[in-house]
Amino acid sequence: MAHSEPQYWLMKSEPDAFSVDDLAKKPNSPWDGVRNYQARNFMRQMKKEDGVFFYHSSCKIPGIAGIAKITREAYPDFTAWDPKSDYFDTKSSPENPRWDMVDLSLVEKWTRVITLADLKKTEALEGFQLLKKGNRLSVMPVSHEQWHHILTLKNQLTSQPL
DNA sequence: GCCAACGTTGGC
DNA sequence: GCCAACGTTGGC
Repeated sequence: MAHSEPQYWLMKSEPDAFSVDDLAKKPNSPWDGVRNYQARNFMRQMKKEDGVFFYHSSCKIPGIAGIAKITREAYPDFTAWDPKSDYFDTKSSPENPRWDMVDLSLVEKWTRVITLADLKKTEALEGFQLLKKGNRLSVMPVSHEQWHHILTLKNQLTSQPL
């Protein structure tokens, strides 16, 4: 396949640390600090132009705040060998990097956050990894079906008064 | 601030 | 390789 279909993902960020507005201000932001193997492995599968739901977690109204895209594929997360970084990991080094990151740019900030509660109410999203009990994964795949269901939901909710 | 769920660590 | 202890995530 010369041109493979884009894949879709969801990535969580705490808006106090890095919000959708921060991403809007800084195209090609490195997504550093992922220190979970499953999440890292998903990032390694990401391709340029893949779509990403930007999710705000650990905040007042958790939910999807907008869409981003991958602008650079996985490369070593250098914050892992920076002793001054919060994400410093003694087991990672430039010679033997353990953690990867990707770069992202914002595509669109949504005028209304599609909240976790909105998503939970949507029958078509049953089985979505994000909605599973105890799910703490910060990077996860989104199927094409789920992606389009969520876009439809977003269009419905955005055209309605709150 | 609480706590359930989960991942990681380290002793054995 | 098991598993208890511990730390972290993230919704509420």
